[in-house]
This record gives sequence, C-alpha cells and structure tokens, in this order.
Amino acid sequence: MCGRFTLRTPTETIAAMFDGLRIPQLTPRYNICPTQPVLCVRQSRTGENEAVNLRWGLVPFWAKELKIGASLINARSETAETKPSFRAAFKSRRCLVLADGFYEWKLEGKQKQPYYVSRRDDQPFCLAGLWESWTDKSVPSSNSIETCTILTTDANSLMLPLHDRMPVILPKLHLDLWLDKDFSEIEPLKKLLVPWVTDDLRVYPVDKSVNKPVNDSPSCIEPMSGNASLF
DNA sequence: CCAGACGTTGTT
DNA sequence: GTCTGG
DNA sequence: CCAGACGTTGTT
DNA sequence: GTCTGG
Repeated sequence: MCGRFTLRTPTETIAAMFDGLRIPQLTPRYNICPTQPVLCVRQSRTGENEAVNLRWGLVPFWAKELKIGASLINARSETAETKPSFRAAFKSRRCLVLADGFYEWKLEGKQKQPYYVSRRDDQPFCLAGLWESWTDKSVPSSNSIETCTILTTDANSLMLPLHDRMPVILPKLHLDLWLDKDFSEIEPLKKLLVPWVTDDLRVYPVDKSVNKPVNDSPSCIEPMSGNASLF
C-alpha cells in the first residue's frame, strides 16, 4: 500500500505550510515511485526544520546493499519502534513526506484497478516518515545516501473497500512533536500514528497509465473516462 | 561461540 | 548494529 | 506500487 | 516464480 503518490502543489504553497521554509524547487509529480527522490521535512542538527529530497525506500545503516530499500518503502506503525530496520530511525530520525495524493490498487476480477486518493480541496498533506543515512562500505570513499520510508496504519472507512492499510497522515497540530528529534518517548509518538478519520478525502478510479513508472503526467490523476467517482 | 536475519505488500 | 537460532 | 527481466561467451 | 528497477 502507498507505493505511488503525487506532489503537484506549487513550491510556494508547500513553503507557506511551514512558515516560509526554504524548499528545493519542485516540478509537478504525478507518479512518484519507490527509489525516486521525495520531498521531506525533518529537523536539522541545530533543531530547525529543513526540507530535503530523500530516496524513497529506507536502507538501514547496517545494510550491505542499497537495493534492500526497495522493499522498505513502508513501515508498520504498530511495530516500527521495535523492528531492527526501523527502531533507530523511529527514536531520532522522524520526518514528514510531502504529498497531495496517493494511489491504491484494488483487485477487480483478474484486473488491478488503480484509484487515486486526495483531499477534496486538493491541498497537500504530511505523511509520517522515518529517514536513515547509509554508506556503501564496499566502495571506498563513497558518499552517504539518505533514504526514507512511509508509516502505515489501519485503513479508514473510505479506504477499506480498496485496502486494509493506509499511510499515516499527520494533522498540523502534531507535526512539531513528530519532528522533534530530542523526543523519544515511544507511546506518545505512537498515539499520533492513527487513521485519518475526517471526511475531507475523495477516492476515484484512474487510468492504468499510472501503472508504468515512466508515465508522469496530469493524465495519471484524471478520473477514469466514462466513470464518475464511486465514492 | 558464530551465522544469519533484519521488511512490507499481496496472494496462496 | 543487534538479536535470534543453532 | 507495477513492469520487466530473468544468461554466458566472445568479439567489436 | 522471483528479483530488480523506476
């Protein structure tokens, strides 16, 4: 779940969400895939928020190969704080992954139909994430690579027809606590990782062109032709 | 002690 | 790096 | 998440 | 079927 998402909001709008935080220039993205750079906000060493692009798919610092990250694009919020791959990041390397919609595939007969989930007002939102830094020790003097993963939780009633899990969307009220690298009390943090229950999301089927990672255009989020929203 | 795993998803 | 299994 | 590859040799 | 790449 949550293996593809979008970020098509103008750079200035994202910056405004974080009180004018400096954001790397964005180009609209309609089909963000694992292993690609994704826009994240985290707390810097000095305690200020910073926006950075991180490779999607967390690679634990002890991993031997980068490709391990391809299977760690999501982390279960119920267990992340104890899993060897995630627990260190959960304590002190939490981040937000910026998105304004995500895709889910539903098995319909033999076909997998993609659906797009976004806010009715098309505003962006923050997904709860973890980040990690990894260095390839098999290649002397190689640079470190920073990677991230998106936390998941139970699906809400809107998503349940598609899937039993959904990404954790954090409300503005909780962003600061989630980002605080010096706060490491597990239970208060876990209480933030719950399904988004407000009714401001919409879901509709889209064309299968989103299936191919190479397709990255507004057509990915166009409602499927001849079929009004089912939700 | 050393060796080997360490994750999620969906599907069966 | 750290835990589990042998 | 889905799509696409999945192998070796020798030669250019 | 399973792994890699995007």
